[in-house]
Amino acid sequence: MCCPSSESSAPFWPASSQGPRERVPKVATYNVNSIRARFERLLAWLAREQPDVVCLQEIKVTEDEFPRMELEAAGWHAAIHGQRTYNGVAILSRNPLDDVQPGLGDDANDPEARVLSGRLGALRVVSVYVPNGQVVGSDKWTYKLDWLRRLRGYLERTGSPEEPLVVCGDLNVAPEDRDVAFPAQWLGSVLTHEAARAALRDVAAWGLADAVRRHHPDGPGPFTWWDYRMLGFPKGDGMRIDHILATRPLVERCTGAYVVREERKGKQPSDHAPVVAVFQDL
DNA sequence: ATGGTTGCTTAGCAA
Repeated sequence: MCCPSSESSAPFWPASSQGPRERVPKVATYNVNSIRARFERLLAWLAREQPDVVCLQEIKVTEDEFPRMELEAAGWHAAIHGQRTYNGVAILSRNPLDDVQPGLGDDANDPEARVLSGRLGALRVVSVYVPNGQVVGSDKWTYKLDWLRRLRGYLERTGSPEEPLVVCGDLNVAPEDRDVAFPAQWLGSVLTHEAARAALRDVAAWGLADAVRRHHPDGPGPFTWWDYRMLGFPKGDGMRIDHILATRPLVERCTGAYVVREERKGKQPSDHAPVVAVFQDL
């Protein structure tokens, strides 16, 4: 009937995207670890999974190197915040994104491409690649903790916990020990350190809830990342560091959330698996 | 106890 874009009261998903049956909009996040290395696998997974919107991290290309044409041929719109060699985030969507904004928009003048947001109807989508931190105590570690503080500031400035909003991505933090297959081995690492956990909790305290944990209340897992090194996947040495966080009114309508562990198997997998959440009545 | 992998870029870094 009407345009999906302008009104905050508009449905999350435009009528034109709705099939004969009621749509159950699907949001996904996937650290592809180079979109060039993962392109064929990504296309095949998108065709099977049929999400409505997909947040990508570690695309490792600038916008001009991004395979936009090939994705458009497969029916995807793409918003890109690219970077050569490292980092880089994108959002793929069946319908075009509005209000696309790269970066945290603070005055830090940060050269690293780690966040991109856009809007689909009333839903705001934020694709995030939190710094890894490398080694506790290093400059990169300080940057990680500071970046998480800046992310909290970004949400305060640009969003509202009352609106339907998702923060999706590789947050490089396993929030609790049950998010780690072998917590003793990872004690005090950059992914499990209490300071990183506290910084992520402070981001969530703005008004975000963990969609996947809601649907997997016990753990351990489900895990989303297994290190290439030390043969983490065959050893079952996984961690849950990729997340879909939703504002409270939105997470109430999350009817399912899962990790696509199959995507970590087979030929040339990313070290991460995709994470998916479905929402009702959007 | 140790080492092990992958991607980008080309020997070193990042994860």
